[in-house]
Amino acid sequence: MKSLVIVESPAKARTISKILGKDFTVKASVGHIKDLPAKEMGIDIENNFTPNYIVIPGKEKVIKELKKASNDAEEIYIAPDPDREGEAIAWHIADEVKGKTKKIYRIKFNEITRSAVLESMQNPGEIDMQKVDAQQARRILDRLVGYELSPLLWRKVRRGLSAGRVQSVAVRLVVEREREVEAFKQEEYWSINAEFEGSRKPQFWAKLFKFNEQKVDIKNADGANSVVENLKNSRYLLTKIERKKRRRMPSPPFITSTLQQEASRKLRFTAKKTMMMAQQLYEGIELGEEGSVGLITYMRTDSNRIAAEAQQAAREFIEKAYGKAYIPEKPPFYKSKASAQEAHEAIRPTYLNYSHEAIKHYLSKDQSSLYKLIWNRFIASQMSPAEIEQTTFIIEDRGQGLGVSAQSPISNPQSQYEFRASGSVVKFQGFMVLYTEGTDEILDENEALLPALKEGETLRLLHLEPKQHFTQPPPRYTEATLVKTLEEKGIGRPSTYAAILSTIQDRKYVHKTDGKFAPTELGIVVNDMLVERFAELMDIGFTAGMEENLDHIEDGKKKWVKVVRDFYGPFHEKLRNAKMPSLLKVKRRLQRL
DNA sequence: CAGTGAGCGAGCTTCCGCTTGACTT
Repeated sequence: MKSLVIVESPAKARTISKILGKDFTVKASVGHIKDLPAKEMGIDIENNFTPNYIVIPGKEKVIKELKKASNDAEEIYIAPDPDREGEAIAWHIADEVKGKTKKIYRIKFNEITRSAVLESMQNPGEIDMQKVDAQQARRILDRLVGYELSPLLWRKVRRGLSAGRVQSVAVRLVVEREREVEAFKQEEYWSINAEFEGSRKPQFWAKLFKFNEQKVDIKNADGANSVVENLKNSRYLLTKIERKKRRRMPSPPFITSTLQQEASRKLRFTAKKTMMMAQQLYEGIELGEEGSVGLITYMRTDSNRIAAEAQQAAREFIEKAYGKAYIPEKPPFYKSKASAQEAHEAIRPTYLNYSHEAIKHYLSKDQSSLYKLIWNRFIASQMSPAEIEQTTFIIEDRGQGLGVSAQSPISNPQSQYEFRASGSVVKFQGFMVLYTEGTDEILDENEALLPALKEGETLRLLHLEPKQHFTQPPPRYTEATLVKTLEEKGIGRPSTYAAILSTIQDRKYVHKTDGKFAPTELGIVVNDMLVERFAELMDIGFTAGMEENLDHIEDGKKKWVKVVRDFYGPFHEKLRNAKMPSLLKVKRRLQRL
């Protein structure tokens, strides 16, 4: 008789089946199998918030198969992902599958490698009810808040609208950024660049940095012109050369949020497209005679962890391809953020023998470019830091030179103006041979190649170039920056970032022009309505507070019913007493769209 | 008598998070 192992994902089931061999049947639950009913609240609020879980429509077949396989099995191992949601899935599966006598084991795979899977099988445990309860509190609170607020919007604004802990905070971010943009007052300022020549070529540009020990602050053309007049006939001295060695560290391997950001910046993919391409690479690509191969690890993750085997393989690859200098003595360790649930590894290529060059004919153009991005980022993350020498010239004026003879140019020590020029030379490329992270901001253009001069040299002024600038408003969110912000604030999970972007657009709360998000009139009206009455609910702090309480449930310090009651009570009270703006008023405002 | 319209009731919309196909455009 075989043993049964149940995991969440069918792709994972195939991999684990290969590892465990023919004594084991491996089945997948394909995510959650039970949930609250979609058509009603499904929570008995009066009766300790008792949830009414039902089989998710369409999942009957899966459950039937799991039951049948359980009856045929000698031992049952339930192995959903080792995180909060996974524990709840395990609990629901156990409830469906438990027989009279058979013992059910909970096992956790932290990574899907041969050694890790076999080791986990040797250490079976129990379902962690505290973790399950934390998930229940999360689920029930999200349902209560979402399903009580949304009908309010149907009545007051428009049918089909919705509000919730995650989407409404996302909309609020966009609305508030727009207000900052509107409130922004553009200010004029000027910069002055100068071209100098020393005892050796090349000539170089430097930027006016200080005036009388103060940072340069020129407001208008008149100011700029008068400074230029002063500078024109001065003598200049290279008073100091600063040399700094800097190490630049590679970025950690991808997690979902950073993959979506980089694919947006470098490949112009939407979050949705990125996830679709990644899913295809994960599930497997036909590679001619090799058959179907899963090319990357799981793409919905918030962990930077890398399997020891993969790390070792990367080091061997790097040494062979680039040489010993390119591997650091100790493999780097990248810390995950505190709230990460560490259910999966970081996103990396599964097999380093499939380079993107080697298999590019089997991939679509988009699959190929995403695979290359993941490949390079992972390999680079295991390489040595780059070494960069940064040189800064500090240049000071020595007055007008009137009455100072050419033989003693340094006789006037009174300096008013200080210029700076900086240039960097890459001494050792390290990981930068392969990969550098994209950026949302405009890079400093003031990086130049500097000549080999000596401290104390006099310099000849060749050109002066005053330039007009204007201060810029804070940038509107793009998909990349909004996902980044959501992730940093702990709003939403890897499996939902792309969906959140779709939801707030589908509801017409925000729209995208030129790849940038701005709120619609509807979005502003709904946001203000919600924020006015439920400020704390529409705030990042709400999720943070909830998260902290979920931790306490997992620690056994709090009961889940108490947590739900403490959050729900004040909210519901407020909802009951909320004097919402009259229907007429809201409608009139919306007519002006 | 037929046609019109006021008034009423029923049914619909919704959350977040986990996973893939099975559908349609």
